[in-house]
Formats: sequence, structure tokens, C-alpha cells
Amino acid sequence: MGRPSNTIERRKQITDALLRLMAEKGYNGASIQAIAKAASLTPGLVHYHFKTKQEILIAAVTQVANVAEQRYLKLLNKATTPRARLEAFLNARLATGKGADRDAVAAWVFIGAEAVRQPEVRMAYEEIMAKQLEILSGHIAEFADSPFPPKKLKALSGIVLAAMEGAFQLAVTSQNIMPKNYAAKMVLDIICSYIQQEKGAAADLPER
Amino acid sequence: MGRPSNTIERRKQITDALLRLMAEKGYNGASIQAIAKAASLTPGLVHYHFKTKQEILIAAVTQVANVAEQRYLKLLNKATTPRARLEAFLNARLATGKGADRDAVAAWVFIGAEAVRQPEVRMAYEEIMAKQLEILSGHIAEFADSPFPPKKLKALSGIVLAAMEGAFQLAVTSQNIMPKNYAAKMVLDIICSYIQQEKGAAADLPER
Amino acid sequence: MGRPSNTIERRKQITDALLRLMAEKGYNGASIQAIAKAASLTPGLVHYHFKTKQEILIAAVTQVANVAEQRYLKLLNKATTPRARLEAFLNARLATGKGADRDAVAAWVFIGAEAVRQPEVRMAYEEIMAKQLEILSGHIAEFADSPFPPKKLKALSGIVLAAMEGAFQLAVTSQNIMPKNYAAKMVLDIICSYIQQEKGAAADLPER
Amino acid sequence: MGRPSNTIERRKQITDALLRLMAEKGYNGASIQAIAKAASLTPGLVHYHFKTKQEILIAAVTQVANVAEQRYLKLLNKATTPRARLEAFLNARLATGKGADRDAVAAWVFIGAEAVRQPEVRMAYEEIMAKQLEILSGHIAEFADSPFPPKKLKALSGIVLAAMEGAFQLAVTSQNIMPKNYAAKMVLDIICSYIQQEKGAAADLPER
DNA sequence: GATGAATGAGGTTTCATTCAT
DNA sequence: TATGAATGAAACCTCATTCAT
Repeated sequence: MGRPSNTIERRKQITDALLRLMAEKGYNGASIQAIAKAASLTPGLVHYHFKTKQEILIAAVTQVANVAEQRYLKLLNKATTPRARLEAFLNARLATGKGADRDAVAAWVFIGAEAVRQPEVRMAYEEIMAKQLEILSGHIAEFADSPFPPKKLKALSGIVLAAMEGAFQLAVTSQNIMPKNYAAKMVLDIICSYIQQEKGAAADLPER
Repeated sequence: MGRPSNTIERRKQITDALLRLMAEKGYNGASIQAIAKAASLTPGLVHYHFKTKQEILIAAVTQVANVAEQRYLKLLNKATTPRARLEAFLNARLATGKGADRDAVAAWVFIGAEAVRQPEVRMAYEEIMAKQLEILSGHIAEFADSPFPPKKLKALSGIVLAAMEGAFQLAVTSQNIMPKNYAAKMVLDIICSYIQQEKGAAADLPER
Repeated sequence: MGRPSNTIERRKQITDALLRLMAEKGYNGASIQAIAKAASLTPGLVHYHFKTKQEILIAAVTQVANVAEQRYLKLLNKATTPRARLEAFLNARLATGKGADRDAVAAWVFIGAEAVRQPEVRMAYEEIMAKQLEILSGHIAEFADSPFPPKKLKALSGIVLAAMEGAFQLAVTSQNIMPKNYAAKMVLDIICSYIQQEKGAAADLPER
Repeated sequence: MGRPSNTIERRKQITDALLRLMAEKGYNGASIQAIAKAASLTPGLVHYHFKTKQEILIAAVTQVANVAEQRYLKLLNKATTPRARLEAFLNARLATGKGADRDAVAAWVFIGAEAVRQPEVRMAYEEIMAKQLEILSGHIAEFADSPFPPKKLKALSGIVLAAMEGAFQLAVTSQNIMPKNYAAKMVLDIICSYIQQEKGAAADLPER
């Protein structure tokens, strides 16, 4: 009895619209009116499915993370070596060349900014970052294929994550600094050389 | 012949107020009205010194860059080795421990976001980034102290710059990923190991 | 032949919910949506049982009056003297100490306010007041136990009714002016002394 | 220098408009739009002079109280006997016959209702009531012209105040119960008879 | 230079009501 | 009877900007 629920689709319609608009106008520029129009809905209906605009943003953040994770898992499936698995992670996030992804990157930059001032958004953002950090350091450890001081592992992973976030920022504002598809390659190079040096350093202290 | 101009101080008052407010409320959250109050001025006067709000933002961006440059030049003065000069650059930008600097970092993240959607802001932002890239790659080249393929130099500098920008983002949203004062050290380590590896690779191809 | 009607229970569920909500948020603050939730129903169903929100209010007004009347009749049953009967009336309405009754009183104040601007509500409200006036003046006349000029009887009853309504108002806004259970006692005192004086005055004019 | 301030007049314009509208549509019915139009202003300007709608209401409450006080003081000036002073108080508040005062009474009823649910309004309302109580009991004590148990004095004043508030309610909803100008007279009668009885009771206990 | 009142567009959100299911 | 999605108007409020003084 009663009308069948379509909340899930509607919510996706709405978060999609927010991300699309945010990519070029930022969070404030993406008004509920505009979101509604972009999703072919009415403002009232938007608020029927989301109590506040912030809720839409948080749902969108989660969605972006999920999409990225799917992409990662897909690539991971095909990867058979530690190096390939690390690359799967980096490419899943940094492959900014696939056309419509420029929007996703721009949206992500705005999400990062909102995370600075909206605690609720920050929590969602932090959680995602923490998860990324864990996955990334796992892949690096596996790739290093030798004991790696945990502190250094975490520090390396942290700066790599920072480099990735910064690469997004530069990709959408300063293309001549961060040309397409450069980031993934450079990040991998950095990881390699850091590991190499670490191995060398360890070799110099054989009795430890 | 009329009262003496105080435009310069007034403009600084205003940009300072914007940066302060932006640090916790973002660009949109910093209304002209609020800026005026924070600067102990009136809205009308703000618009007397700046035609639009965007102009204030751009002036603020420039100011932030100048302050950072002053800090850099000061440190540079005391630096006597290539390594010290490179460190001067990194520390001038990444020393986020000075207390009130958290605000500067947060403001910078919002500036980066505005650069995504406001072309005029983007231009100012890009220019700063380009300059940074130049300085940074100069220091790295000097520090490497051996011929370095220009492409690799630029790529390394680029990813380092990205790491620095990303470090700002994480510093104000995910402190457990990017603890205070970690970034500068890690960035230097990365540069070192990358250069080392590059030297090793060059040594393997003696006849070139 | 269809499911058995449950309209009566549903309507009571709904008016109860309105009264509950109105007690702390007023009439406008009690949205249909909120009423539905408070009654564990859906907005659509609320409008199935009541065409408009105003209809709910009017039903609620009637219900409140009925409940008060039941309470009065119960007390009246046990009363054997004129004074006891008068007290039954006063206590039935002014006994605001029964805990959850604070809500009923607050709701009644809001009902009085709505009666000012909604003619349909006013009619219901007036009818109740007229009835109260009649009952009250009956009890007073009986209690006075001597001829009482009709005009004075009506005037006394009127001001007593006013005092009761005002006591509700003060009970929910200014407790230190109208402490719990004070009103009923004071109203009775006032009636007594007024009657006494009236008797005295009548005695001074024996030939009338 | 600068434009001369007209805030005071503007604020009065606005509170006047609110009271006028509230008299027939209640607080919620008096939208900022409507207030602005009634005051020949723009909604933005209304919010320039009052941060929130509630602030307007509170200013209006205060204003109503002040006007009533002025009226009282004027009447008080001409009063030479205790009885006349008491009457001055009652008439100042209950003289609901002066034409436009019907609006003031209706507005006051809505104010009372808002006081139930808006704590800030309640505080203003309570303060006014407390002040009234003090003035009123002073006049009654003076009028009684004999020692009066403080508790009884306060109780009498309280119920009289309640009767006055209730008279407002009935005046705007049930005119046949509370005809114009009846309230003041009846309230005075009630006070008189209560005092008489009290004196009689005191006389019966001469040695106390 | 400076003030602060004023504007008008647009922001998010609420809500009584309707209607397809 | 019952559901809950959908609507559209209207609510309060904010804000960059202008302008009379």
C-alpha cells in the first residue's frame, strides 16, 4: 500500500547535482534552487529528502569516496604484484584525465575547503583520509618488501597523501605546474626513491 | 589641501580582517559587513577602498604571498649552504607552528578554493605558484649540485609544491595525518632521496 | 464491506498530538508533519481525517472542553452543598497541579490567541465561554442563597471567568505571581466577599 | 559627517507596524514582508534595524508597556485620593473603549501567547507583570487604609492582575461576556468587597 | 575620507495541502 | 484507509553594493 519509495534514487540525483554544480561554482554557489533545477526537482522536494544543505554535502562526500573506492577495487583486482597494487591505488585517485573527472577533482577541492569550517563535513573528510592513509601505507609496506620503521612508513604515507591532495588543487588551478597524469607517476617515483634510500641506510647498519 | 591619504593602512586593515574571518568562516562567510566590523570600519568605507569584495580577496592573496616572501628572504639571509637555502624556503612556507599561523593556513586553503572558481583570483594564485616553482627548482638544482634533467627538476619541484599545498589542507582538517612541523622535514627527505637516486642512475650511464 | 472504521480513534490521536505540540510550540509551531509524527501517523492520513489544519484545532478545542466538563461532572456528583458545587466547578477548571496539566493550560492559552484571529475558532471558544458563564452564575446564585440582581450576577460571573482565563495565562508565564493552586482559592474568596457585601448592601435598603 | 541616524524613528515605525498587524493576524501572521509594507519600508531595512523578528516583538512589548505606563502616570497626576489612584491604575490598563485600543488589546493577547513559548519574550512579559503587581498592591494597601496581611495582599493583587489579563482575552473574543468598560468597574468592586470583608474579619479578632 | 541607512536579489528552510499508488 | 512523495508559496534572513549626508 502507498506509493513506492524512490528516496535512494532521488538522493543520488541530488548529490550528483550538487557535485556537478559545486565543480564550477563552489559550495555556496550551488544553491538549493540551482541544485533542484539541475536535478529537475523542486526546492521543496530537495528538502524533503535532505533536511539541510549540509546533509547533501555530507552525502556527496561519502558518495565520492565510494565511487573512488569502487574504481580502486576494480583496478586492484587486476593487479598481481605489489607494485601494481600500489599503482592501482594511486591511479584510482589521481587519474584525472578521464574527461568528466575534472569536475570531480574541482568538487573535491571545495569539499576540502568546507571541511575546514564545517565540523560535520570535517569528520566525514577525516574518516576518508584516515582510511586512505591505512590502505596506502599497507601498499607501501608491501611494496618495500623489507622491514620499514612504522614511523617512517606513516610519515611517508602522510606526505604522499598530502601530495595527492595538493595535486588536485594544482590540477584545477595551475595546469602548467601539474600537467595531466604527472602526479601519479611522480608520486610513485618519490616512493621508490625514498624506499631505496631507506634500504641503503638499513644496509649501512648491518647489525641491528 | 585635504587630509593626508591613509589608503594604504586602510587597505591592510581590510585585507587583514578578511583573512582573519575567512580562516574560520570561509570566503562567503566573511561578509563585507563582518569585515568592516572586524576592521573597526564601516561597510561604506570598505567599498570606498575596494570596489568589490573580490578585489579585497585578491589584495589579500598578494599580501599573504608577500608576507611569506619576507619570511623567506629573512631566513635566506642567514643561510650559507645550498641545503640551508632550500630549507629556508621550505620552512618559510611550512612552519605552521607559530600559533596564529593556523589561521593563515586555513585562509590559504579557502583562497585555493576560490581560485578554482574565480578566474581573477586564479590568476593571482597561479602567478604565486609559478614564482614558488621557480624559486624552489632553483634551490633544488643548487642543492643537487650536479646536472639534473630539467624535466625531472620541474616534475620534482611540482610534486613538492603539491605536497606543500596538500600539507596545508591536511594540517587544518586532519591533524593526526599531518602533525605539526612534519611536512617540512618529510619534504626535505623526499627531495634528498630523489636526488640521490637520480645521481645513482646517472652514474650507471657514464657515457652520456 | 471494507475495513472497520477507526476514524474516531484516529481523530483523537490527532487532536491529542496537536494539543501536546501546541503546548510548547504554539499553533503555528505544530505543523501537520509534526502532528503526524507525534501521532505515529502520516501527513496524508491526517488530511484524510481532517480537511484542514483549522479543523483539527476546532476539534481539539471541543475536546478540551469536553474533558473539562467530564471532570466537572465527576466532582459535581460528589458535591452535596451549594458551596461544594461551586467549588467543584472552580476546581475542575483551575486544578492546574495535576502534572501533565501544565500542557493543557499552555495549549489553552494558544487556543485563546487563535480565537482572536480565526472566526471559526472564536465561535467554538465563545460557545464554551458562554456555557461556562451560565453554569458559573447558576452556582453563584445558588451559593448566594438570596435574591441577587441579575446584572450583578452576570458581572460577577464574567469577571470571575476572566480571572480564571487570566490565571491560566499567568500560570504558564509568571509562576511567582500565580502560584499553583492559588487561583481557585482566591476566586472563591472573592466570590464570597462580593456576595457578603451585596447582602449587606441589600440589608441597608430594606424596603426594596 | 555621515548621514544622520534615524534608527529610533525607524524602530518605532517597525514596532508600530508589528503591533498593528499582530492585532488581526497574530505574531506569525505578521510577516516581515507585511511589517515592511505596513511601515513603508523594505524587508531588508527591517532587518537592518532589528536582527531578528523576535527582537521586534520584544521591542514592541516594551513599547506597549511604556505607553501604558505613561497613560497611568498621567491619570495618577490628577488623582488626589487613594481610591482615585487605584482607579487611575485600573483605568489606564482597562480602558479598552478608546477606539484604536481594541488593537492594542488584541496585540497584547498575542504577546501573552508568545510569552508562553519564547523565553526571551517571557522574560520581558514577566518583568512587566511583576512591576504591575508591585504598583497594584501598593495602591490596594494604600486604599485599604489599615494593616493588611502581606500574603493576602499579594494574593488579591495577583488574582486582580489575572482578572485584568483575562478581561483582555474575553474583550477580544467574547464581547457579550465582557462588555466594554465593565472590567475596570468590576475589578474595583471586587477589591472593595474583599477589603471590607478583611476588615470585618480583623474586627472580629480585636486582640491580635 | 567617512558614515550608516537603504536596496533588491537571492539564500535556506518550512509547511499546508494534494495526489499517485 | 493509508502511504509518503511532491508542490508552490511564503517564511525569515543575509549580503554586496549604492548613495545621501
